[in-house]
Amino acid sequence: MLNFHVMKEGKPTTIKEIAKRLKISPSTVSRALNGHPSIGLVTTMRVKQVAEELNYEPNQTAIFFKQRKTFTIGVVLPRLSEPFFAEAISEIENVANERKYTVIMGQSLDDQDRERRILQTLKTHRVDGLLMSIGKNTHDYSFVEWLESANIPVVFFDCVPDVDHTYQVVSDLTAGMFEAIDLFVSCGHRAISLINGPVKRPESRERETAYRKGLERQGISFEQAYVVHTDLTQQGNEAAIAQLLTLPDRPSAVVSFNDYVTLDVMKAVRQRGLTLNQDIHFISYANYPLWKYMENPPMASIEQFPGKQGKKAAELLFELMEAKDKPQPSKTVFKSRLIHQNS
Amino acid sequence: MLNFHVMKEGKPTTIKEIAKRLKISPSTVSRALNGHPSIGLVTTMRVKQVAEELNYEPNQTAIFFKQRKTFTIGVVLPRLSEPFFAEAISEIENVANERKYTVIMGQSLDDQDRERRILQTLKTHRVDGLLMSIGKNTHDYSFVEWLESANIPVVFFDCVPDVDHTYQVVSDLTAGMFEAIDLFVSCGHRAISLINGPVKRPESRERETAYRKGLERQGISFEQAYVVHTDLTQQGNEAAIAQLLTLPDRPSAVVSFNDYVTLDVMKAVRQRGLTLNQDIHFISYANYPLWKYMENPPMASIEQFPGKQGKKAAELLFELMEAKDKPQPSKTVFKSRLIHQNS
DNA sequence: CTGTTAGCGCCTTCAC
DNA sequence: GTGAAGGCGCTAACAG
Repeated sequence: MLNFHVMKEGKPTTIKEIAKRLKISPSTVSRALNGHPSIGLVTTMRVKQVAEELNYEPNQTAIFFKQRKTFTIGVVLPRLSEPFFAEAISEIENVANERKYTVIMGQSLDDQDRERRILQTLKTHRVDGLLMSIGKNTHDYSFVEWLESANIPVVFFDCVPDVDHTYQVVSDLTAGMFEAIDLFVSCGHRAISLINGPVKRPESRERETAYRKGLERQGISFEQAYVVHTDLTQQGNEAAIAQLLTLPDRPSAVVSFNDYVTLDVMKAVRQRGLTLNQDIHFISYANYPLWKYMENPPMASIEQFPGKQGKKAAELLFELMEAKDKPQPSKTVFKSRLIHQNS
Repeated sequence: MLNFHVMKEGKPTTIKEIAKRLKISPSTVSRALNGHPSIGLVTTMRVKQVAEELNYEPNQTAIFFKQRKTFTIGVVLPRLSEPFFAEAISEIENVANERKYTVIMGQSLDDQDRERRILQTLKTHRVDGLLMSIGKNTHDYSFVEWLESANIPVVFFDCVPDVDHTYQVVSDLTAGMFEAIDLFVSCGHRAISLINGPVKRPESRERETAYRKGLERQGISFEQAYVVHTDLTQQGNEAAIAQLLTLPDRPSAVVSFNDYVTLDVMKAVRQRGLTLNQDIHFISYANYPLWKYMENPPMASIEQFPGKQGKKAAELLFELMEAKDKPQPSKTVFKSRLIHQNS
């Protein structure tokens, strides 16, 4: 267990004091404290001894200043209250912690201006590196170049900008979609719908492509009416499912954009008197941690491994920060996996 | 929208460069940049002009060093993946953000040693202030004195140490418990149980006291058998409800320690073939954001307002940091409130 | 092995 | 109004 020494004095001891006491030079003290090999064992011991007594603690702000390094990484993400990001940053913090770094974080709340302000602040604070998941409304990617010119290494994760020559860690939504459709088909479903997100978002496009291919693989023909979009608001989600339920050949299986959509949709379905996992079945993206407690959870979830993504992104960032010459820009892809609920 | 100027150079411009270009002294530049009144309007303008052109950005690490201030506050809490803390830190970040401060955070994961290590790191990073919710296993409060001697103002929130002369922001669990019991009684329940947390934890004691008083207010006599404890593991939670269900006069209503306990307990109840909100009713602490989607949520939740707590704690901290002479140690109490689920 | 010197970038007396 | 000088605490190049 660590020991906390309580100092009486207000003024923190400096390297100079120690030097004075020992009648040696500050540099020697500095070297001794940093285990420099060229310092005699005795001196080193004596210095450490006195440092201990005086309860010396190096003034990191001075060191940061001198070394042009802050041992701090910044994390910018949309919002912490999304379990996905909470989980991701949790792992990031772990990785940073192991390496004696601290984490400064900022939530963009999907507001582009706010996001830029956070970047400014983090730059001002001279973070040594940056992890970032961009907001849903960010379409101006000029900040990438700006960060580059400021020499701040960045790794994007999850929600990444459409810019070349960047480091990215993402999850491949396709694999999960295939698994989802395969599962549905193996359970006898043919009328499989997709409740997708906003049309402009890249994730939506990726999902739709995967959905089409997934059907094709199974020899099911694509029908436009089976794909609906939501703006991700509650109203939008309800409208989306409403639209599907009025189809002449009502879908018996639905893949939906994410768990929040699914929650709204399932509730709407219940309220219409349909029985979940009987009249209609769901699979959605994200794997909200609480599904396992629900009476009628989705059949399965397409897990995106926020923890793994965060960890990997952080590790990659540290590599970048340590590397003399930057490795090639890279894109790490984690295959999403279908997780079956065993309720 | 903010504008990002992209610099070609790697070396950030300093105050000196500007001075050189203008053939004036660095001090003048410094003063001009800081709007010092004694500088001529023209010079000021010209300085700002050049600063703009050269894309000058003050080196904060130098300023931190000189001013002995980092414009950074630390937040230590058990784990981000708990929605309560995610919500709290989210608000904290907001408050800090408004004041141009950044937030460094660390998760103790309820590990006392890890918690201390985080405190060390934060102190090393010279945070200007600290917000802290202590871990469940922290019983050694010596760090309080240690922080005090290091002159780092601290505000504790939610899970606070049992130490006098500290600043605390907490929620009063009693009010919610009373409301809960009143609600149960008004629905005709008499056999009301409490699934409490570990005996040693202060929150458990507080809950039990409130529970007793709550019953008393309603003229119901306290029975020891109706109070069971869980160690908050899944097994513990299941054991707790199992114990209650074997009572001769099975309780029809249960207040439980928190939502995680309730989730396990409700699941166990379902698995025994009992019907939720019919055979047995629940109220629990915390108001997990997803209750509203569940088919059979608890009747109500005792909301502890993590956002409000976080915000208040942060504001209090800023007061402390700005104050010349510290205000009296204080304990801000937010009354918990019963939130009815309208499923 | 150890001491001397210098300087990181900025601010702030103290002079003029 | 402006400049010169010094220093925050620490490290590192250069001398011994």
